Amino acid sequence: MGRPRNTELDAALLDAAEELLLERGFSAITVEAVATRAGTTRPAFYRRFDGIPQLVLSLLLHRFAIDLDRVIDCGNLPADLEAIQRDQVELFANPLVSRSLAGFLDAVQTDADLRAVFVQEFLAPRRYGAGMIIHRAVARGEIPDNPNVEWACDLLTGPLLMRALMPGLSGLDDALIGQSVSSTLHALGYRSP
Amino acid sequence: MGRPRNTELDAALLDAAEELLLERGFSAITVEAVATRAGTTRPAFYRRFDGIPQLVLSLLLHRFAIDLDRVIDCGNLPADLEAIQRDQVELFANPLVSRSLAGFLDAVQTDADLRAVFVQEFLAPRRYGAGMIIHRAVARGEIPDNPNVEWACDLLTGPLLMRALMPGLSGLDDALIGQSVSSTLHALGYRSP
Amino acid sequence: MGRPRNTELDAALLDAAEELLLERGFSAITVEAVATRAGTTRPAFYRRFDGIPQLVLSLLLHRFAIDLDRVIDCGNLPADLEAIQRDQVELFANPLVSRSLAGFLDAVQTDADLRAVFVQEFLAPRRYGAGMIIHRAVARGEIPDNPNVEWACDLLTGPLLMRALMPGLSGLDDALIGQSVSSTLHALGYRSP
Amino acid sequence: MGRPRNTELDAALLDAAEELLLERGFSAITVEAVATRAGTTRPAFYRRFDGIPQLVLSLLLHRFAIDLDRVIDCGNLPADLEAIQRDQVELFANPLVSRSLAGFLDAVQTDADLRAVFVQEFLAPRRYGAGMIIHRAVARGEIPDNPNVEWACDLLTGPLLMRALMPGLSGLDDALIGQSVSSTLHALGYRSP
DNA sequence: GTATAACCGAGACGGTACGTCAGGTCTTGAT
DNA sequence: ATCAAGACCTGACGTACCGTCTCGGTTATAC
Repeated sequence: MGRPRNTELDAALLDAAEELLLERGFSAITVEAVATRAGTTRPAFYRRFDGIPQLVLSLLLHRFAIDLDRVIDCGNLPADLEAIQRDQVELFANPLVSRSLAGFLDAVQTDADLRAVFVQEFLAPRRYGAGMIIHRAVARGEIPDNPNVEWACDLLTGPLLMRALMPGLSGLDDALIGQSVSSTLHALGYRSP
Repeated sequence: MGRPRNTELDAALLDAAEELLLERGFSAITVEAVATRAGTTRPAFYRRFDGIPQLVLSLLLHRFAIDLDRVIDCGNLPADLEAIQRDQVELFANPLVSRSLAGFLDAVQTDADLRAVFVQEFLAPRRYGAGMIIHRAVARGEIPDNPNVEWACDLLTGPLLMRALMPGLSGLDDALIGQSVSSTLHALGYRSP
Repeated sequence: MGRPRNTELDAALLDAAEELLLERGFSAITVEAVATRAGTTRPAFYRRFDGIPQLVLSLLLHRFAIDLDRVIDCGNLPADLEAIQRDQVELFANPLVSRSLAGFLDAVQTDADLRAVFVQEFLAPRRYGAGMIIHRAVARGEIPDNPNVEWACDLLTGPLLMRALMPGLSGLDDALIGQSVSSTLHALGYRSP
Repeated sequence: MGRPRNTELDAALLDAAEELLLERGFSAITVEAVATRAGTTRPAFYRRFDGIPQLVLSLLLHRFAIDLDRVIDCGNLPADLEAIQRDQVELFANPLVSRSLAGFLDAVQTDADLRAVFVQEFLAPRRYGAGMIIHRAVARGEIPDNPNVEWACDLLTGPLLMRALMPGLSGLDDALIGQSVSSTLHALGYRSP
């Protein structure tokens, strides 16, 4: 019951957060600035979000929604992994992600509730997708039984994360796709047919 | 001229920062809290450091000083990489690092001066060490010419960074050493003798 | 033509206001608290009252209703004045009045509409009563012509008001009745028979 | 020790409070408005005052400082009382007082600390002065022993308080001086020589 | 042997932003 | 037309820290 939420405000706050994130980076965002740019006030912000980290998570979930129905399946492991990595490079190369990631992960380490939502809504679906692909490859006989899925994920994502966060490195380019897929295939025991 | 700095205060500030970092995490540290715990005042802090990120960098440089003279050289590439990774796992597993890394990297993205010092004093020496090892392996004929050093570093460090920052994963254990060394050797074209 | 007002809510709001007034004083009352304690909501409050001062005035008018028909008339001036003062001491000694008076008078200074209602509904009838008594005394020949009614009222009410509002004084006790009556009689030129 | 207070800010805050008090009345003053008009910010305000009531008390104490050395002594009771009442009429007629009094007294009822300071710094000296005058009159033989000082003060101040606070009355004029002095003299048992 | 310059603690400065409370209003679905 | 519920936007609250400055008072080196 009660007066319904003004959904335009939700969108305005997310948009404002996106702009400020791109302009100034995570640590420089303030609730005040987000609310002002969205044309509203702090109380309206706090009615919707618990704080900046939760707002950023919301933003990430909206901008990088995952479609669990439209799961990748190219028919063979190399093509599947390449598709995953193409998505991941795009994700980490997106300024929205690269500007917010470090600060957001810092918040995640401190706030257990935030961490739980992040894992469940953002990370788990992506890991589930990768796990599916690998298990399908096992089923097809492309790779041996008992694949180390977690290590495969580390190999796929770790290097991209590094390029996104560590200063003084080359950026994220498509060369990383082939390299990481190749390393991952080897780690999973894939032998080219 | 003038009264010399009280060097005990430098140490006291670093110790205070370390304690607070471990207790509350990067984003919760304040200059006020550090100065108070060190038994001094904010002006004394600002005489020594430009801000919290610079303090944390100082702390990391003190606690994880690198000895460029005592460079790793076990005589063969697998042993050298294993030595590097043993060090790296120890580094990322250290709570001081895992609690401060994300927040610190966020600050690094924003502050160009901080970034320059971090790259020069912390990252470059470590990358230099890895580069040396790989080039020695080329000279020994263990691996082909023109090794992709940056990609090798990505493979060595990326997965560890991921375990340190991303929530919901297994921690950093010694199993990662063998896995990452193996992947890196393969990526460098190493063939076991 | 519409659902009728729930008259129990009117009473519930007045009761809630009385309780809060006695517990916390005028300046600490909020519309929110009154509505909540009355078991209703702010909109219901605002349908009935323009604000806290109007609510308090309503409360005073209800609790200290004046019966213009049952006018004091003891037959002689001293007895009439004593009757008036007995009522007035009771009024000012009532915690409901002493807790709300200062804050309410402050609101009255600011809000002209409120002032008009307060004067007309609360003050005027009481002054009218006092005026009646004095003019009857003139008619009886107890005091000279052209009595200064306003000054008499000041003498009757001023000291009680002072005891009610100023801190650090003795409270309102019955000794004030005799003293104020005596002073007023003298001011009106009364000579004991 | 420490950086000394900027005394101009103290004065600016008091001036701002005075202006706003005269323009809008006690209940409409906010810390925000006072600080803004004084050209500073809320934290600077709270470094000096505990709140609006304390600020107003400070203002009253500054604007109506009492000089205990320059005590009234005209040599006879009627002249002394007249001098007191001349001061008091001036006090209550001052818009600063009449606009702030009701709201301030409301705050005084709620806040025990404020009340203590108000009584000690503002009321007590004035009452002490009145007491002195009356006791001197006893010593001179102008009035009987054991004068009821409190009742005399009620008679002197009560009517003025009433004119200042109650709406719909004549203002404070000099006629009140003679009337109140006359009533007080009578109450004290003074017989004209 | 005494300036002088940089430090020390303390605590103020002018500020930004915090997260909250309450204001008075409006909208909804139901009575 | 009223009800409760609960949203809306506004404005102010009192607080925490920010980064800086001004003190009165130590130290030491450099004159």
